[in-house]
Amino acid sequence: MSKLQAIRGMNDLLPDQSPVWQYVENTFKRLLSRYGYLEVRAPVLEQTALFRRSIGEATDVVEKEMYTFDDRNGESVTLRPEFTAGIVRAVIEHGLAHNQTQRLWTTGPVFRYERPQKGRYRQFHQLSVEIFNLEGPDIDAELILLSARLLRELGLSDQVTLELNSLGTKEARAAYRATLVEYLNAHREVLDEDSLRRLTTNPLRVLDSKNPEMAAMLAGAPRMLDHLDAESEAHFERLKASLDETGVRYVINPRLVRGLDYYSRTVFEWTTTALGSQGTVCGGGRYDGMVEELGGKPTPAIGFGLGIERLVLLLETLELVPASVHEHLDVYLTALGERAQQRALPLAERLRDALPSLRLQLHCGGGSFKSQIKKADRSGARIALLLGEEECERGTVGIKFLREEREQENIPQAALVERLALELGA
RNA sequence: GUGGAUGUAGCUCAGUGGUAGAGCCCCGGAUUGUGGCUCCGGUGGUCGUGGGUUCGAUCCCCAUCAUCCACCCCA
Repeated sequence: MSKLQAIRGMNDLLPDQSPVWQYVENTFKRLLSRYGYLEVRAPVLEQTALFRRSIGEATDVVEKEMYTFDDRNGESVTLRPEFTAGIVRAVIEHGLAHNQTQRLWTTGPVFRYERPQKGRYRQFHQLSVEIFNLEGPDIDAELILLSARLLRELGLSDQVTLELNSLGTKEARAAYRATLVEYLNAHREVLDEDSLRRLTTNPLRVLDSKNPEMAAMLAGAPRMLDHLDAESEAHFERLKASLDETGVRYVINPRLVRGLDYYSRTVFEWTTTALGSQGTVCGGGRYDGMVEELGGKPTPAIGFGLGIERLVLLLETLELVPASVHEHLDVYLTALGERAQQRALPLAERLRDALPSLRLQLHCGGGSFKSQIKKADRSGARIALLLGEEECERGTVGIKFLREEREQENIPQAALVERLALELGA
């Protein structure tokens, strides 16, 4: 009988970590609001067919990484391996993109059955941003600028690089695909097993291979960027110009094809070298064909997914988490003796009524005065309020500054609200 | 799915074929109502799990599970 423990690759978020997550989540929520994006939430579980059709049968995600099982009614369901498909489904189902544009975001857990390692988990969390019914390069630029600002606000600008590519339209890609297959077929003897399989299923992915024995051959392969249709080319040029004008640096990576089949035209990734082999922090692109593919009207769309675990890992590795995120208390109220313990609870409530932003913890469980003050210190609070027999007698309360060289004072309880407001700048 | 490393106290780790130790944390005391530094004491362990070898296994062997890292892939 094995011990009860978390499922492999699925982690608990404990109190020492949650402040960092809140910091990250608050940062991006504030930012998205500033750009006028709205939140949507879709279920964790969807029909399996949704992901098979949108992500693509030949992708790694669909082939071997999905948490798929039969619901009680026999229908095949899948825990979302990414957000886009579910959001698209919701947008179609509720007609959100019917003659209107949408700028949306969502966040939560996603699931992929992979071997866990640093920065890679079976349950992980993403921020996903999705935009519908805007086809021009202006929105591509806005989306990338938004991601750039988010990384900048977290202090990561110097730690990440923006990689950019264009995959052209579906038609241009089909033509290029034929050219590429012809080239790859001519070099069959160099292809490894995986690439041979992809030659028929998804030849563009062959370009992504890191097999050094294929590097020379791939370097000579025809490039998608040289086979773009005129419109995609103009789109890409305009996007690059916008990024240049706004001072966002990028590198063109003609090999960037991304692992999900639905992308067209613009694709991009923010990568880092600080996280070992899991270098992608954020990735996205245009998926103009997906809405139609899933039964909606033709609707241009673009979006990105950002990995929160990797972002947090990066911030911690680089020591970029502001110390203030861990300060969760202003005041620790001690209570020594039976009478003080009885009075402390209503006092704490009165303070919380009067000072809504006050973060106050009441000491519970008794113990010596010494141990209570020790706990006040360990709690991280700036101020300890001391309530004992003497204070109860006189209607006062002791106010002790735990982080500064200041005399301890004893003030009337009636003056406490005003005093705390002053001290804490509330 | 493949390869390598590692599983001993809440945490970080020593250790030995004869049923276990340190530091940190936590609790108490030195200081009958005052934290941080110091000193003293204390709580806490099926030595991942199952099997095998042995008089005897935490140690040796096998299996299994988990964690970490890498391949692969991506967030």
